[in-house]
Order: sequence, then C-alpha cells, then structure tokens
Amino acid sequence: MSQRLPATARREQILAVALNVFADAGFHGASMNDIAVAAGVTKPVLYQHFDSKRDLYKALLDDVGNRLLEQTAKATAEATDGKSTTELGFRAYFRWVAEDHAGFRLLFGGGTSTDDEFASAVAAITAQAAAATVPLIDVDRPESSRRTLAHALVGMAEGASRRLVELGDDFDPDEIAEEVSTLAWAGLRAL
Amino acid sequence: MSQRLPATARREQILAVALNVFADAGFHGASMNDIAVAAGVTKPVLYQHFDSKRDLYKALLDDVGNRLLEQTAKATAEATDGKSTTELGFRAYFRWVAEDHAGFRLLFGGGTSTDDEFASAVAAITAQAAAATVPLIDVDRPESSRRTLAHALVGMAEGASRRLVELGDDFDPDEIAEEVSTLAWAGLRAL
DNA sequence: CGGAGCGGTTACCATCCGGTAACAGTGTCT
DNA sequence: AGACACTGTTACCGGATGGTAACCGCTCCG
Repeated sequence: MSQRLPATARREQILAVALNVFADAGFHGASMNDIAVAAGVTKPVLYQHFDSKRDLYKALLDDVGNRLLEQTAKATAEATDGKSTTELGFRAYFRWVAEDHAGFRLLFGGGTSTDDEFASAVAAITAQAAAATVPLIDVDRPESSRRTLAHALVGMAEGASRRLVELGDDFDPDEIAEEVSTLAWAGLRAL
Repeated sequence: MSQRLPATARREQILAVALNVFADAGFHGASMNDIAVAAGVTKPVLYQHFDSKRDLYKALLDDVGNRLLEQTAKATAEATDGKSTTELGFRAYFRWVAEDHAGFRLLFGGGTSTDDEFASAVAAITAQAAAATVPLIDVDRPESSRRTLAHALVGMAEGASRRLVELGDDFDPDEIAEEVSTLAWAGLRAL
C-alpha cells in the first residue's frame, strides 16, 4: 500500500492522519487500528513512534494547543492598545479555526473525554488564552472576577467557532473576528 | 446493602447516581458496573430500567438539557426589554450551573465524546439557547451572522461556567450573572 | 399455607481493543 | 556477495466491559 517512509516522515504522517481520525471519532471512538489503516500501515508501526495510544493523543493535543497559542500570541504582540489587542487576538483565533477545523474539534469538540490528563491539558490551553485576556479587563475588580470574565471572553470565541465548524462550510475568519471583537470590546469598555 | 425499592423510585435513584458517575468519568470512562455499585445494586438491575448504556446516558442528557432550557425560558418570559432579557437569562443559566455542577459537566464537560447522537443532543440544546438569544441582536445583520453572534453569547456563559465548575468552589450565580450580562449587553448595544 | 409477582443476584458469554513478540522485505556500505 | 540496520507485517494475548440467562427470596394475596 503506502510507500516505505523514513522514520521522521512516517511519524509526521501518523500525527496528521491521527488528528483527523481522533477529531472525527474522539479518543475512545477511534481505535489504534483505525488510525493505522487510515495511515496505510499496521498497528505495530504506530507503536514504533508512540509509546501508547494516550501518548499519541497527548502529542496531538500539545501540538495543536501550541499552534493556537503561538499564533494568537504572535498576533497580539504587535498590538498597542486594548482595542487592537482584542481585534488581533480574535482574528488570530478565528484564522486558526478556519485553517484547522480538525484541530479545533480535537481540542474543543468534546472528544477530550473526561480523562484527567487530557482535560487538564485542554484546560491549561484555555487558561493561557484567558490569562492573555485578563489585562484587558478593568483593574478595579477582584482578580477572581477578572479571570472569570476572561474565560467568558474566550468562551465567546469558542462558542462561535463551534457553530461555524459544525456547519462545515468554510467561513471568512476576519469577518467573524470583526463582529465578535466589536461585541467584546464594547462590553469590556462598559465594565 | 441498599433497600429494596419500588421500580419508579429505583429508576430515579439510578438516574441521580448515574448523573454523578458519568459527570466524573465520562461516557466511556464509567462502566455500567461502576454505576450499579454506586447505586448499591448489581448490573442487571440497570437493564431492568434502561435498554442499554446509551439509553441511560441519553435519558440523562435529555433530562438535564430540558431542565436548563426550561429554567432559562421561564426566567426570561417575564422580561420586558432586551436588557432585562439578557440579565434574567444569564442569571437563570448561572443559577442552574450553581445548583447542578454535575449536570453542567455532563453536558459541557467534554464527556459527551464525539458520538454523533450525543453530540447532536448537546448541540441541539446550545442551539436552542442561541435561538432564544438571536432576537437580542441587531436585526440589520444577515441571519447567519446573528446566529453566530448568538452562539458567541451562549459561549460566554459556558466559558465562564466551565472555569467556575472546575474551581470546585461554590459561587454566587447572581453576582457572576450581573458581570457577564453587563459585558454582554454593552456589546449588544454596540453592534 | 402456597403461589404469583416482583426486585435483585450470581455467573457467564462474546466482543472489542490496546499492546507485543517474532518474523520478513529492502536498501546500503564494505 | 553478505552483513547490518531499519521499516513493516502476521498472528496473537489478556483484560475490560456491555449485555444476558437462569435463579433466589421477600411479600402480599386468596
């Protein structure tokens, strides 16, 4: 079937394939055999590159999460004031979603199961996103309140994205970002 | 062990126990045996009341989802204008979360897996919540845009709640609702 | 008393699936 | 050519778990 591949190339191919399979079926719904078949190899090959199913899944979670955080961090680095930070942050988020539907579904589609390790990996990602949002919120409030509001803002992006991804159609991330950030920024100024 | 119970009482006890077990461990993480033990009975008893594990889980999903939608619908029915609708809606939502952590985690905690049937049940609930939110959004926008923004608003409540539930501490739902609805309403007016 | 109805239990099956040992094909360097 | 390294396969094991058949025993009624 598939060509023989050097180890590093095979590893990346497996990661790419597994991302889609896991995104479709979830951690438990996808078997290692499913992934192997989708990659055009057999099960033991997977175990040459990853210690366990969990290990593979975790690697994906980390990869995808880091891509999200890096892209938003990079985008907001150029911002000067709160308003542009908000706009650039949302734009980066929605661009990421638009170009990596599978990644979004992996992280936020519900397949993460209630496994402690996976759940906290995802929680760590949203927590980091929220942490980046905290400074936008009126400093006159208690820290815990600001954090909760930050999670609410991150939830806006997640909620909107979930619908867009479920619809399946492509969408213009910049357009969505503009609307959502308008909504968010006006809210922030009102606090 | 546990008393002998009449059928209806046993059924409700099982639902109550299963809600907590599923909320903790997720659909796949919780075995029927786990639930039976937690209920103080043995496995076949579960099958006297529910056709299958899926059936039991689905019943919970529907119960919990309906409770959420009913409570918010009832609360917003008394509202006169957009602002009070927003406030009352968020208040009802956060009150529901505060008094049913397990229910929130069942629906939105990630345990729903990527199972099609379950996922669409949850999607239907958030879609209904969003549908109730759509009228609050500036009618000058295209329908799809309004729906996406509605999902963003629902996502605010979900995002904030997820953090609060993860913290584990009790919280004052009315206080949170006031902050979040301030944020949301100001945003809505700005559109 | 005795039997019918019902709530509950023991013991079991079948299947799926993560994980592994042993082996086989292919290219490369001497 | 032949030895070695590396990629990939076949065939299998063992544990977990959804689901079921058969049986037990209480309680209430005639």
